[in-house]
Order: sequence, then structure tokens, then C-alpha cells
Amino acid sequence: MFSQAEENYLKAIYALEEKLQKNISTNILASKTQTKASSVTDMLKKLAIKQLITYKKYQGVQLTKTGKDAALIVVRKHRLWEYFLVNKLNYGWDEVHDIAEQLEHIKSETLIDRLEKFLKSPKFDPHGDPIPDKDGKIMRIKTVNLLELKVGQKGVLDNLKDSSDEFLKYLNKKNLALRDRIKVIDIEPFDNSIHIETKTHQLVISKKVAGNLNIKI
Amino acid sequence: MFSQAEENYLKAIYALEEKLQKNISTNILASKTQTKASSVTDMLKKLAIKQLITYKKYQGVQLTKTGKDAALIVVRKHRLWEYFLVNKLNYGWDEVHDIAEQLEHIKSETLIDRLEKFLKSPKFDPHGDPIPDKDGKIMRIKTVNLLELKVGQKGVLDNLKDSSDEFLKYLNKKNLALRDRIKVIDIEPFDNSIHIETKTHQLVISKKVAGNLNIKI
DNA sequence: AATATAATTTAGACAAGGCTAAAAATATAA
DNA sequence: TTATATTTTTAGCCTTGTCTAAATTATATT
Ligand SMILES: [Mn+2]
Ligand SMILES: [Mn+2]
Ligand SMILES: [Mn+2]
Ligand SMILES: [Mn+2]
Repeated sequence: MFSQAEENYLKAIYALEEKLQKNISTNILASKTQTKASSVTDMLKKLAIKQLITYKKYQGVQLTKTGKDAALIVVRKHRLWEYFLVNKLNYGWDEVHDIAEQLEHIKSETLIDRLEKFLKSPKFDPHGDPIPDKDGKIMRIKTVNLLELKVGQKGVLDNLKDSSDEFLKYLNKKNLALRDRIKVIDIEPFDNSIHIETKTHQLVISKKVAGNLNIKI
Repeated sequence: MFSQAEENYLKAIYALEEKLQKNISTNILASKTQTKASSVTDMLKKLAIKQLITYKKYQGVQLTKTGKDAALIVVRKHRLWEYFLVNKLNYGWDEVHDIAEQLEHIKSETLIDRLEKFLKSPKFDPHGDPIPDKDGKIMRIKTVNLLELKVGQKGVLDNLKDSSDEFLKYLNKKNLALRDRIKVIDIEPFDNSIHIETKTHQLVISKKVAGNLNIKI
């Protein structure tokens, strides 16, 4: 079994690999894990010894098959717990991250599979992110970034590039939720802000915000 | 906030105080926490500095008000999670201890109260132990040890003195469960074994087993 | 190609929480 | 009331995971 710290690093490396599609650097990992580069280096050595990553000094790291499998289990646990917190304990989607961050480390051979069954095997977490199955298999949905839509095009808000509590609170305030149908009314060329329409209201969002919204056409 | 280790010590001291009704010695605490006496001494110093226990060298310890309150919160969390595991995830009462031992340490201002609400505020855990409320208040039920019953007397199995997985598995095997109605058929003077009858069957239990069964008359 | 800057690693330290072995205090027994 | 046994504490060490400061390597810029 892996320690809580090891699991957090594995998950962080996994997330960064998904996003950046290349070797993950010490500094990026340090900022993601809220630690210092020197601490990261220490941990990378340990993970390398355990064959969870391939690590050559100064070259960044990548997960091995074993490491990726381990990371996917943590991701699975994190997202199933998030689903539990939102759908059973009535938390908002902007309130569950820190708690899931702890729950994902509970050690048990059976717990997470029983939880999954209890939740009726949800396929996506409250932020639209796919929940890996027992074998680490992920259901991927094709989406495009809202920035890529042209005026007049429509789609459904499927997931977010940024699931930080701050961004989620922004979406709450603007009354935007997953599965909302969104239509592009106008694109302002000056600052690339986008005028959109949902079933219930219209609003203008900045380029930055739009870049965090992934749409299923 | 307290560390996981601190919480485990507080809970252990609390449990021993309930059982022994006196100052708790280093050695007893060491065996309860599966550590060495020297490690216990170290931790006791830390807890004393934090005013969670009163500690005078060689004299054993007892919880302060603050310490007891903290311990009761951990007990509350432990028992609510056990209830969740048994009643929502369908675990057996002999399978939940280790998992609850971890879940009880999840840090959140709101989680345990939401869990309690979701579970509809159960008052007892799967082993018949009372679940402290938000303020640490415990509902105590008057019970007598099965050893104190005379031939012919009846009662209901309410809770256990020993809730170890081993003893729970023994009870499973013998088809004895909480809330079973039990009647004393005969007491064997030679070894104090007790012949009992439930709604469904009869059996003979040893003095040792009987001593772990608390009965509500 | 040499130099300046940025990224990464190393060296050394620290806190938490554990251990063993030895010393000290307390309890028990002769 | 000594002597012995038991319990508890102290001293010193270890591992994990973190840090700062210094050294090293890689990258960017002249
Ligand atoms: Mn985590
Ligand atoms: Mn999520
Ligand atoms: Mn615990
Ligand atoms: Mn219990």
C-alpha cells in the first residue's frame, strides 16, 4: 500500500500528464502539491525506487503502468466520494473537494466497490469528470471547448477544465450548471468575450471563463 | 485540530476510563494502542501540554473536560461511520471496525452532522453502543450482565462488553444478534456455563462469553 | 561560445511518532 | 525494612515528509 503523501503525488502526476501530455517537471509538481521543489525531488526518488514513475534527473517524470493504475484508483475513490457527498449528503459541488481529498486515502479492499454499488455505479462525478471503473477504465466523452463554438452553435455544458471551488462558486453565482443547454449568441471580437443563452437566462462571459467550459455538441 | 495519533490516544483513554473508572496507566494504554510504553509516555507529555489530559509522572492520566469532549467527537464519528457501513453498504458488524478507525479522522466542520442527518440520527451503533450527539451527550441504557441473571429470567441482548471482530464472528456462528430475546434455562455450577434459549434455538455458552453479553431486562 | 538566468538537486535540519535499551521510581515480598 | 520485581521514564536512534540555503545542471540570451 501507498502512503497518503505518495497517493497525492501519484494523483497529481496523473492529472498533469492528462493535461500537459508530456513529462512532468519538478516545479509544476511542486506548485500542484503545494510543496517545495526540493520536497518533490525527494519524493520522486522514492516513487522511482518503487517503480511507480520513471525518473531521470533533471528530465521530469512520467508514471509507469503500475503508477498509473495506482493513480487511477485514487482518482476513482476521490470522484465516488465526491458523488456521495453531493448526492447523498447534499453538499454543493463547490464544497466537496477538501473532504474527498481525505476520503480518497481510506484503506480497504472492499469499501470503494461497495460504495460504488450503493451509489448505483455513477459514471461521472459532480464536476462532470469520468469515474474510472474497478479496472481503471475511463469513459471518455467527446467535448469541445466553448471557445471553439461559432455564433449560433449550441451544446450542453458537460465538464470543466477548472474545478476549483472559486470557479464553481462563480458558476453558481451566474446560474450555470452541468447539463445546461448553451447557445452562443454573439462573440465580441475586441476581447473575445462571449454572449451566451441558456434555457433560463442570457449572460456575457469572459474568454477566460469560456476556456474552462467544455461542451458536448 | 488534533492529529490522527492524538485522536486515537484520546479515544483509547476515554474507553479505558469508562471501563476502569480510574487513572489510566501507561502500560494499559500501550497495550490498547498497540505501541510501547515509551511511545505512550512521549504522547502523554504532548497531550498534557495541550491540556487534554492531566498527567503527573508515574501517576497515570485522566482526560480533562476539553480532552473528554475531543474524545467524544471521535467516538461519535466512529460509531456513525460504523452505522453507515453496516446499514448503507451492507457490511457485517464484524467487518467495520478497521474502516471506521480511519474514517473517524476525516476533518470537516460539517461532514459528520450531515452524515448523521442522512442516517436519520441513529442512537446506537451496530454493536449496541450509544452514539454521542453533537454536544457529546450519550444516551445510556440500563443493562445487566448475563452472568447476573438467574435461571428462568429473560431479557434482550442489548450490547457487548467485547466488540472485537473475533467475538462478533463467534456470535455470528452461534446465531446470536443484538435485540435477540434471551432466556436463561440453566446454570451449570461446575464451570458456570449457561444454557440459554432464544426465539429460534438453544445453546450453551461459557462464563467468558456470558460476561461479554449485556442484557436489557 | 560564453554568460546569465532558471530549474533542479543536494546538504543539512526539523517535527511527528514510533522503537530499544538503560535508568529511575514505585510496588511487592521476604 | 530491605531486597526484588514491575512499571514508567529517559536517552538516543529511526523513518517519513517537509523545509531553507547552497550547489549543480539546463536553458536562454547575447
Ligand atoms: Mn488527497
Ligand atoms: Mn471532481
Ligand atoms: Mn482511529
Ligand atoms: Mn462499535
